[in-house]
Amino acid sequence: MTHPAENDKLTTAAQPPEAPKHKQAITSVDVVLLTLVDRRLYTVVVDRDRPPFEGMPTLPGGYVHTETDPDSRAAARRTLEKKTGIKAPYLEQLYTFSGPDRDPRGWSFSVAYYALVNKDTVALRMNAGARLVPVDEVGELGFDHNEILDFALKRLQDKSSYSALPCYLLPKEFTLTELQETYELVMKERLEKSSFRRKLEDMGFLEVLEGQFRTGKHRPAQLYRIRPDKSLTLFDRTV
Amino acid sequence: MTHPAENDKLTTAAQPPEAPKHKQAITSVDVVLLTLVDRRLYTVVVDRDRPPFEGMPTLPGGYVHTETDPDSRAAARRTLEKKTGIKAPYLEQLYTFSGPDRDPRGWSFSVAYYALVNKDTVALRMNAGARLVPVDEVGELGFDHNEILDFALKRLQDKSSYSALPCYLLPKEFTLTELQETYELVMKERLEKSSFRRKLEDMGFLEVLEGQFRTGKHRPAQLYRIRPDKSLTLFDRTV
DNA sequence: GTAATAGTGTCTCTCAGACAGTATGTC
DNA sequence: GACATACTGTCTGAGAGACACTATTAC
Repeated sequence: MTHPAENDKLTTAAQPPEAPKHKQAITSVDVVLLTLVDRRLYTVVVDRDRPPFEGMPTLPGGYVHTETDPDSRAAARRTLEKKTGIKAPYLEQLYTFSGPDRDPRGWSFSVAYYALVNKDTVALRMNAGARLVPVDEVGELGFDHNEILDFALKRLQDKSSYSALPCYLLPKEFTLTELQETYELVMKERLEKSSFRRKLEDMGFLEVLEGQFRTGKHRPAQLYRIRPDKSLTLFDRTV
Repeated sequence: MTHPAENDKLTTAAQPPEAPKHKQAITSVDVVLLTLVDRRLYTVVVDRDRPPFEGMPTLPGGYVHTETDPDSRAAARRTLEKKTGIKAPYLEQLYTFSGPDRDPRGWSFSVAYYALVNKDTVALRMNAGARLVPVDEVGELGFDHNEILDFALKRLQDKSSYSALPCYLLPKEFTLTELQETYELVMKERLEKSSFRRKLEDMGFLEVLEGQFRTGKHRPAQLYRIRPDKSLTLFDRTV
């Protein structure tokens, strides 16, 4: 919290009285937006138009607006919407990165969030400078944003094994094969078709879209969607 | 991160040039220290000796020292050592809490950590004002520290089901029954003796202390310790 | 001997993985 | 018909829970 320790003769710069003993840290939020296009994971990067790291791609991020943001999650949501137009993604706090060297302007905090959306959501209106890049082709990002991206990918990989998070990466309607491919991509692991389907059936968060099929040069595949009432975030079983 | 957004005309207060557009947030760290005494979970609280929340117990915490701390984890470690004398606990980032109201002095961030130690470690030298309290008797804490404490207990509960975190709460040498009781306490769930032992055996992070036993009015119990080379943080199986 | 706790053996049921087999579309 | 992909059924082995049984101490 935000209380001086007993032997810690310092105050905050935020409210008047005394001068702070310790230089204040910079505080900001960053967002790793992940989505799936053509069986590949993409993230959004923004080309910086000013120093530091001018001209380099970075994750979308920015300062907290202490006048208006109710918390850091709201700041992340606002930042993401400004860059990409996306309003209500799945958004979860990832980790807080900190230190004197990650931003050349000084000792800084970044509260990182990750967001999962489907490609229909992301296609709408991207701000100039923002663009989708496959996660395995992002190259060097400004600040410590490669580390943050890797952290998000690892978190998604781990959490997918006991949650339905990958569903957020798909459009509202999808086939079981598409869902399985998404899990395999995210978890970097092959899954067995029949047990995958059994488990999904048992968990019961999918709803058959009666009479709706994905067609092709083969047998049509049943379309499903998430049951609107179900939470996708925690299972007692492994997927 | 720590970069102005394109349309975000603002700078940081940390390094000179321009004036910040947004008031800076207060930044601090807080630590939930957990330990086990007589089959009960305890945490450390510190009575505040100044406003806000003067006289109320709070979690140990304080400002980041941007001149010396290499990151927020180091700040948490330093803070904890100052209050309790504990030097090298298991220490993991928990969550970052933020908002305009959690600290009456202004919009604030707190990067919360939780630490797990055994009672022998904690008994050494507690600072004046710091004391151990059973987690179910802490009462009202200053700031939003009850929420942070609950968050830590929940995290420990969740993570214990697939890790050996509860081992950090016990002394170096312990019996299997003691370990099982610790798991049950933390997970709030009864465990089956024989399968618990089977699983520990299979995971192989315990080492028999040959010829060493805990005695009492009954059959002596074999003492174990953690195999020094083993990581306790991630298992592929459930405990 | 009894009480108390430590530790083991065995049965059963569930479930995940393997894999083969069937179904239904396009061409 | 061949092919491609969707979907289902069955076998097997691993492991978790239940629970009874044995072991070793103090008294």
